[in-house]
Amino acid sequence: MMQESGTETKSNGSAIQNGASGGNHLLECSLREVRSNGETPSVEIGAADLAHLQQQQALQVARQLLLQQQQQQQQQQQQVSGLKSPKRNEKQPALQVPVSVAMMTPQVITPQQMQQILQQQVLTPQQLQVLLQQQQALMLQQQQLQEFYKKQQEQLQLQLLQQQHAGKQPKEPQQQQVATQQLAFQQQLLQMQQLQQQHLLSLQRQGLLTIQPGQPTLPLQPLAQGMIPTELQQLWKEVTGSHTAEEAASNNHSSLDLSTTCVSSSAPSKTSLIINPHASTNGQLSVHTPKRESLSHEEHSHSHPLYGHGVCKWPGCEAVCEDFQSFLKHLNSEHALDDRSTAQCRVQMQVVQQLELQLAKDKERLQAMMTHLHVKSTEPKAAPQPLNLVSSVTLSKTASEASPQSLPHTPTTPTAPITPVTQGPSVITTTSMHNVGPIRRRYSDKYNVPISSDIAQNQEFYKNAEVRPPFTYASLIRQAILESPEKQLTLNEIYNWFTRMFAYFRRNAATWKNAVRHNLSLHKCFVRVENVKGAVWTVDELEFQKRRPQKISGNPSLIKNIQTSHTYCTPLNAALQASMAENSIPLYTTASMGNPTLGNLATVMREELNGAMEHTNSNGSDSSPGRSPMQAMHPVHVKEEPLDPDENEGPLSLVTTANHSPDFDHDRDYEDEPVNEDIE
DNA sequence: TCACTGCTAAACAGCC
DNA sequence: GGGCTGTTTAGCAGTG
Repeated sequence: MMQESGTETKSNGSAIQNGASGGNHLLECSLREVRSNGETPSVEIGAADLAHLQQQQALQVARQLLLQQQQQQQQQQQQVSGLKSPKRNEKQPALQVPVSVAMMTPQVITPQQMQQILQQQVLTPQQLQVLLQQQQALMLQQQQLQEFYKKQQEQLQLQLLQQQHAGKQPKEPQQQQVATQQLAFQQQLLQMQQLQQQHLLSLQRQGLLTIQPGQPTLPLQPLAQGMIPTELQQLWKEVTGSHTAEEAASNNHSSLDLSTTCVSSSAPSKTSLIINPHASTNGQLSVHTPKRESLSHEEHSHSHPLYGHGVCKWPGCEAVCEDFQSFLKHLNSEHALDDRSTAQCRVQMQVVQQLELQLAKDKERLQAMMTHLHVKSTEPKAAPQPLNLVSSVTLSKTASEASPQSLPHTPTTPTAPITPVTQGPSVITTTSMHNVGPIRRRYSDKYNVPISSDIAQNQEFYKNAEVRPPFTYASLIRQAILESPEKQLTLNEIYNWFTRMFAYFRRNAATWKNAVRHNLSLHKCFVRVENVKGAVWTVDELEFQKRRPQKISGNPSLIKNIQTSHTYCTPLNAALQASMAENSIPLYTTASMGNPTLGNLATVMREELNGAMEHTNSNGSDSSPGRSPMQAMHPVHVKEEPLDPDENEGPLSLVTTANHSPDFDHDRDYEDEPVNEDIE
């Protein structure tokens, strides 16, 4: 068989030449070419002059072709050493399989499977070549059959039309003949299908092909038994449904539906050929009546998964369709059953599979996290952190609060969610985890989380739970100052704000007060102003903006990832990226873990992107939180007005500029440069 | 490995 | 003298 396939493939060149020079071919000639050359026939038959004899001849040729393949199949069976019982083929004609569905699932090796084969590296180049040749031959045969099927259907329709126009002539014999042809052709297609399945099965047996369980690209389950995946059938109906409906409407009688499995050849009345409501596969009707189709149009216009907001939602398409009818036309014209659509369908299947897998993994991960934290919260802390000088009891308490399953249950913390992941964009989530372990990073700086909004959201929680706020001392001090009416506070007022707002700071006063003082002195964004009442502290917003988070100083991969994710926002890409996020792509993992408001993934991503865009603006340009990443990416934007009033409120809010020095103001004592030193 | 950043601890000075 | 305020330094740890 391999040799035959090889010769067929090798002779393609001559076939192309013949096809190019042959001009118009009769169906018979084309099919003979198909048989001899394995080349897709260029069937160019005028619909008007199709003769019944030609159909018979064509059917015969196709039958011969399939018989030939059946012989190959038998040879292959011998090689596989009895994979199937030989009686199975005898039973196959009795099995009822919609031809349409059978044809939409070409049993060819997908690129993924081919990649698997390549990855296995168990094939010699010769084997690979033979395999490819076999595959090409199978694909060609499949295409030939599809072409032939289409032509045959057209011919049959035309014939019926002509017969009807010719008057009430006796149609019974002809219809019987047509039905017989239909049945024969259907059986041939079935054999073809099984041949290909066995081919793949043999490949699998030979170890040349690994098929993952549940892999939808290889429906090796016996299609011959009518177990067609519902999705595939639905897809096929979507692709072909309107077409058949239109034809049916135009002809005032339905076209011959070869997908009807109950071809009552014995008494093929007209209606039996047109509508067979009992012919169903997996309980789905396979025949579309015009009325039903029109109704389904109305229904689908609002719920068609491939149509929404006037746009075709086919992966990577997004073509604008004014109404549902135009969408259907577009669907039939642009996304008809061909290799491309089939491949896209398979890719989509892979994407869905991957997403499901990802979801399962994430669920498992979440469960493990919860379990781990819950267990850990009950464990005594081995080495208490210096900051968390609270007693072991407190540690245990706070840790248990940190657990999403057991967040503070004090009566005064109504906003604390128990299951933050599922409760949406509310309040505390993983921030409370910062109490556990030596967390030194504060996410306010890292992810530009608007501290005021976070505090406002989680105010009750912070007030009642001894959870360390996920912000730096500097951020908290600034917030305290900015919250004051006069945007200035004495040190004692700052202390009071800390203790008032955060239960955490009601303990360890010496430690954090020292830290507050240390930060006030250290950062030159805090300006000490002598007042009548004494010294008060204010915030130099510009300086504060300068001391923005760590600069990644141009992480090309991250930047590239971000830009790519924005440039190619096709659903497919998004889904793939989501799948790729499984492999700890920081866009999803770190952000989702670090953002205090975990429930809002969009916010997380925005913040993450904001942070990333800061890095794209080299030299530490303005990192105003809330700025759209696309804005940040825009090269024209050198200056940006901070969009987030939370982070830039008050009279000290300044227009920050690009090209800020990323220097952190540790060197307060080094210089007394003017405030706008960097603004050039 | 290195630089940067944030936190903690501590020492010190000045003032009330 | 004690407490508060403010400054400075050092060390550690996390992160890129």
